Amino acid sequence: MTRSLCSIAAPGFDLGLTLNCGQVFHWRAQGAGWLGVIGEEPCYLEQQGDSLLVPAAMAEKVSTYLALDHDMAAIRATLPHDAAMQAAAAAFGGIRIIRQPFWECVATFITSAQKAVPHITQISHTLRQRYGRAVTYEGATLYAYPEPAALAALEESDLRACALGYRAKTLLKTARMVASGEVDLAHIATLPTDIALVELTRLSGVGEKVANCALLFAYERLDAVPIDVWIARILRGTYRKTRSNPAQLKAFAAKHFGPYAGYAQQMLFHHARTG
DNA sequence: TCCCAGGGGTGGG
DNA sequence: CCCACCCATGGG
Repeated sequence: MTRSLCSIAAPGFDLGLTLNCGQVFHWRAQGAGWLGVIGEEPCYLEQQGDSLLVPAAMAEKVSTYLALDHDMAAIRATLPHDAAMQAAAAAFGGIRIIRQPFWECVATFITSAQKAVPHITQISHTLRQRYGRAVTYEGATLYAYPEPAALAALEESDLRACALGYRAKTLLKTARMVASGEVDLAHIATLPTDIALVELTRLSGVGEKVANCALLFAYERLDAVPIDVWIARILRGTYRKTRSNPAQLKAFAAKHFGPYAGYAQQMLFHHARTG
């Protein structure tokens, strides 16, 4: 079965950059485009200049997922005019902070602790393949991220067999907290950001950094700034915050980068990593 | 081919 | 504030 594709406008958008800048880890290159899953739906995406080729039936869903509605001119206008920020924004203005499903995002970043992109991607694919729902796209089999209940039913050894190491214990505990309703990820979306952060950090394996990743990449809090070693390096070096601890770095980032500090973070992060 | 250091973080001491 | 926790990865 061939799915009909349609073209949607995506001016200034960079699909490859958006899917590979360290916010989402399961999209695979396929021909001239990318194959992945949005929630439970398999999807092929291909950039053609300032347009995006997407499955016709999914145009709306794709636009929301990729945050094509973000007003980048307005966002860019709020970013500070220092040299580092402007260089990062010029090079990586095609990035969009996407809207990921809550659980998929929280769980994936729990498995990302102390890991580089290839390994996070590999863990994601293994979990999906073993415990996620299989869906097909033109003959290719893809897998949705496993439901909380699917992981909650496992033993720690099952997750260790997916190369999670010490993350097996925390992911399992968190899956059980979410599956049982002890923590309600959808409810967290209704909370103010500071309260949402406290609630997210109740989950096992979710500290300040992972919680901020979830707030930024799933909960649409574009002012959230995950302070990881890369951003810490940039703030301590480029921005001369040599002796600041993570809390001080977070405060500086909020003040200096403003309401879209999360965008600033992502562009600087990618700039540093691909430096 | 094999070995070993060290890592985009968290939580407990 | 410090260190243990696991293990795929990549450099030597």
